[in-house]
Amino acid sequence: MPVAAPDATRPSVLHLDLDAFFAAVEQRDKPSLRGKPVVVGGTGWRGVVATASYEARAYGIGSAMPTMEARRRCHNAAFLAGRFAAYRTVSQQVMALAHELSPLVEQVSLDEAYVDLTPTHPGLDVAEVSRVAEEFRARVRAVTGLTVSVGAGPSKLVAKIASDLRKPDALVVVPPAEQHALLGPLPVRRLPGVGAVTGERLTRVGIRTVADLAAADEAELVRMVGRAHGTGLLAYARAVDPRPVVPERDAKSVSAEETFAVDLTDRRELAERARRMVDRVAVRLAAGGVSGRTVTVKLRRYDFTTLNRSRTLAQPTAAPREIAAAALALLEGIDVADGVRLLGVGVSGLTEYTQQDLLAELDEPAAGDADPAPGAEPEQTAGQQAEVGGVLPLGSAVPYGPPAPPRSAWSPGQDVAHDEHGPGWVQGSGVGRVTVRFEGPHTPAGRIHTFADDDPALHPAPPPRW
DNA sequence: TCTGGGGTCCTAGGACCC
DNA sequence: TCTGGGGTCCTAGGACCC
Repeated sequence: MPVAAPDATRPSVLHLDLDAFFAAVEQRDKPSLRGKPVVVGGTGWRGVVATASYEARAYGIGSAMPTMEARRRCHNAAFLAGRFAAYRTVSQQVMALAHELSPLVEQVSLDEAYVDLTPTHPGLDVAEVSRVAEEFRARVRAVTGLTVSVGAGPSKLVAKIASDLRKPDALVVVPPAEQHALLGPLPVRRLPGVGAVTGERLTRVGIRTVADLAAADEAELVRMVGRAHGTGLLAYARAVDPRPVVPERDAKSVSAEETFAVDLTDRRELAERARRMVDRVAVRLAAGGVSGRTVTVKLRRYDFTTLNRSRTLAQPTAAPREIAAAALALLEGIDVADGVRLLGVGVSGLTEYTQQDLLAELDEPAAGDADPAPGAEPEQTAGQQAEVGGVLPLGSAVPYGPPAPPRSAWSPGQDVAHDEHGPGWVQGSGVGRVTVRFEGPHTPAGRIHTFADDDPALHPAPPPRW
């Protein structure tokens, strides 16, 4: 696939951004939530908001906000753990539609992509890009039932800013001649790469708008934020962005991490958690046909300070045993006495599988066989994990009593089916009960029933078809 | 307000080599 | 042996993005 800077003399780059994506899918599939505040994210004590519906945003709820704060701001919002299989399906539909526009599609996340129209629409003008983009938006709505905002401009930078300008459900086309007028008055924080820290540094020296930044002294900027960042930001501020739209980039690392419901101090418990994360990472390495040379352990303490310890092996590996050996050795060298909030394991320095890796794999037990319920739920969400961690006292399985009860299988928002009542979704669960609302994407708002949470007539179900 | 999980890229220092 | 300069690899930390 050719990789070249976009044609900067035309609005040839599109940025597609599904509006309030996770929350929008929930409202689409759950009629009773339409027009209501919906918050998708971690539902446990330490969860954060992934996406808030526009109704929830009216209460000041936004991405990355602690869920507990969101609950304070709006008690009667629906708080859902997320259904990533459903989101992935919708995402694939949208990306397939994007590929009908041009082969140059760069997917950024489940809900965002860039498209360079140059190959299929050379010499396009504002009228043509508007027509193409509106047609695309209509198709997305017809196929998925969702709205997508689109920005078009001479570069990724301008397309991205344009897509955000009049969200939701909007198209903004920026001709090259107008890009400076558009960028100049915006606060610097709107530029990609200017986060909280850089934004604060710039504000302190009087740089508030993109126009301020464009007029800044390069040497001073580099001194403040580093070589690459400084020169890059200055170029952005001057609307210079030659980044090509790159269809597929190879992953550089694979990792798994978990924030615990309660800080852990017990080394055996931490080692056990690390082993499970290694298994998840190994499964994904194998699925991707890659192995890696560097194993990293990430650890966040009770006070949020974060450590990384890494070890580079002589040969790349995808074998859970080898990854675990390295990870546990690294973990050994870290003081955990004060309490560990988060633990993670990652593998980087990835290369394609070699013949040796395949042979070595034959000597390995299958990834995950140390786990009593391996891969039961590969798509388990942060919310589910936090919920489970909060329900079961850690280490409760060890000292006494009968085997731990089955973990609460139900997470808020989850798709279920009841033998008698049909398809629905979990509205809430706890104290041995689960409340289900029986409705689907094409029914009226449904009725609620409460069951014992081990009711044999109630089953997990796949996402409903749109 | 007390902060997820999965990533990417950059910087800086030290080891090591020529 | 009292001492240069450049390149590459590794480790650790941090900013940022969705």
